[in-house]
Amino acid sequence: MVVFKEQLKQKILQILKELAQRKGLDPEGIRAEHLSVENPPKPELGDLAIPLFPFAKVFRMPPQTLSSLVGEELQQKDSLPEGIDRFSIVGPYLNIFLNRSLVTGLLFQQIRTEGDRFGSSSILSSKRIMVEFSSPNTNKPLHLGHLRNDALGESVARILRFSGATVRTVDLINDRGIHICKSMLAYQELGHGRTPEDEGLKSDHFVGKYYVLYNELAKRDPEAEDRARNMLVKWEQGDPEVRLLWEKMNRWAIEGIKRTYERTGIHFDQFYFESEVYLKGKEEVLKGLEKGIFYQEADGSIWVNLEDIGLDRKVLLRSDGTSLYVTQDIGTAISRYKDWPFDVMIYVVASEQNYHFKVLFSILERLGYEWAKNLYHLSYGMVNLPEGKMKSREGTVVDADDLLDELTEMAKEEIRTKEREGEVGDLEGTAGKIALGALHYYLLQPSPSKDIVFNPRESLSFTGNTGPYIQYTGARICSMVRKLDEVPQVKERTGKPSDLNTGEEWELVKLLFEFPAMVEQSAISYNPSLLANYLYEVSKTFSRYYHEHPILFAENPDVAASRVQLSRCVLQVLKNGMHLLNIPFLEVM
RNA sequence: GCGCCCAUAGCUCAACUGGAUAGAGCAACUGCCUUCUAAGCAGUAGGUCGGGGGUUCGAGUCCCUCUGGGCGUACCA
Repeated sequence: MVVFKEQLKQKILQILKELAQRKGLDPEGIRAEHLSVENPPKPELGDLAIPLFPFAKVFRMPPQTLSSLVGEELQQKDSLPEGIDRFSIVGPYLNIFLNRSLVTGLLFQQIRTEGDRFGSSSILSSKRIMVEFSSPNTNKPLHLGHLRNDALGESVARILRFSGATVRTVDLINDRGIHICKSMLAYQELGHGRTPEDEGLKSDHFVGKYYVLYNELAKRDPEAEDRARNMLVKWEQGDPEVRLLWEKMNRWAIEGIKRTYERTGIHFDQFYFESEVYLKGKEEVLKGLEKGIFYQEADGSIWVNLEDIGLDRKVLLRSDGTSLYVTQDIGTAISRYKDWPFDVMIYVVASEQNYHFKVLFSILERLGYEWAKNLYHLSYGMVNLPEGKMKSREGTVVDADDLLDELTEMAKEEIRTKEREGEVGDLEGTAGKIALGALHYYLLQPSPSKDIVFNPRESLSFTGNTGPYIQYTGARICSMVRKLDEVPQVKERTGKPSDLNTGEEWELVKLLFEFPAMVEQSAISYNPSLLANYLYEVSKTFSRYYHEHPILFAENPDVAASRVQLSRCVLQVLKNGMHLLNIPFLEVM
């Protein structure tokens, strides 16, 4: 479809320039960027639309006169360019009707040859892109906020890879700091050496339990905070006992978190640990001080002044010489570039840190790193509850595993209600995939920048504009394809594009042909929501068609075979798109 | 105070990045399962795109301003 649009654009541009020349106007006044090829709002209007408003002024004539003029030129000597059947002039719009069988044939062929690669491209083939996401703390299990982060990061990585980029996904595990010591302290004082197995808890939940216990403890014992702080000091000094405890609890936390990743289909190429990199930025800051990029206050603290670019002054090293969050991020960015030189580095981090990343990127640029301008903060909105923000201390967080369990249970119930346990076979596995589909679609469908409100009652739905609806569309097509054996006269035929004559079929063909452009747009804007909404549109369009027209049992076996072929195209696009959104594909549900 | 983000149907979200009559889902009401899976399809109802200015052939989309909300603005991470 992109090809047609581009060809048409060139053709119209040429016509406009010739027209201008003939009228003694300067053809340079016709600018390519003013010319757009759009999709008309109603299919009856045409397949492609060219608004001619922008050129009315240059030609000093009403746009509708201009559009008829361009139309006449397009049709010179009774022959329209290849692929274009006819055109119509509706006011200022020049609407183009494409040759349906030609376009349909092209789609069939392209999907058949490309299969799982349909929609992929090489637009980013020269790029090495690092994507950092998730970044969990090791004092508690993952929650709904992480799930949005993970869904975005994983999906963006897949989309970029599909667009030809060499992608490396990395996870920076925050395994150090006062919050970690808090759960350690509670365990030391209240744990009695128990293990997750003793309590029958998933290991990260076990650790999280002690973080909650710490907060209860701190309420009745004001000195708990001091003891936690003391533990952090000991940790930094390398106290063997504290380190042992730290290692044990981190192992539990990380093992549990990794199990959740596995469950949600999240993959990382490399893990970084804050405990190993948190000292790295210090010497960079000292170097910057020497070069005069930073300055030192009387108390010894080191600062950067970013007021000239509308930001504030920022401390980079404390007066006692220890480093801060930014310091560490400066260090890790530099060492990552050394590890794996990238063209683009994407940080998937919530919007609350917008300012932090502005500061970080400016500092790196100031330090003279060329690649700093290729750092990108993929910021996304918060996940709130109807009653407000999630707060781990107040126990209002939605736990990731619990949420998935609940969704899985609901999906199982749904399968049982529909009495489809027999067909489905693996009840647990299928329900789990439906749960993931529902979750990932729910999290990826809104634009990343928007805050979302998670209302458990309303959000956990499998009907309407949801992941399972898309999965269901795919499963129904699969089921239909399986039934091909029952109609051998259809099975042995191959479809012909010219057999597809309904408006719904043509709508589908055009929509499916937009898929590669959708992927490309999602890739360059790092925005999976475009794809999510597109897949819904495809499912919706197919469901309507499927309901209106018999496919396997169409009156004519040739028509039936062609419809099957079209359905297979829909299936392929759904499959490819779902993979990019990390929504499991289901043959049966 | 200052900075960034957000505001579209009762609720949750779209709108091809400035184009034709602003679309879906949920919730409500009404039809459709002896017919390729009813997790579906069709219909009814629901809108001064937060208010006001401006830019232009044309604005939900860009600019200004006001209002309301979120997040920042730490020698926390």
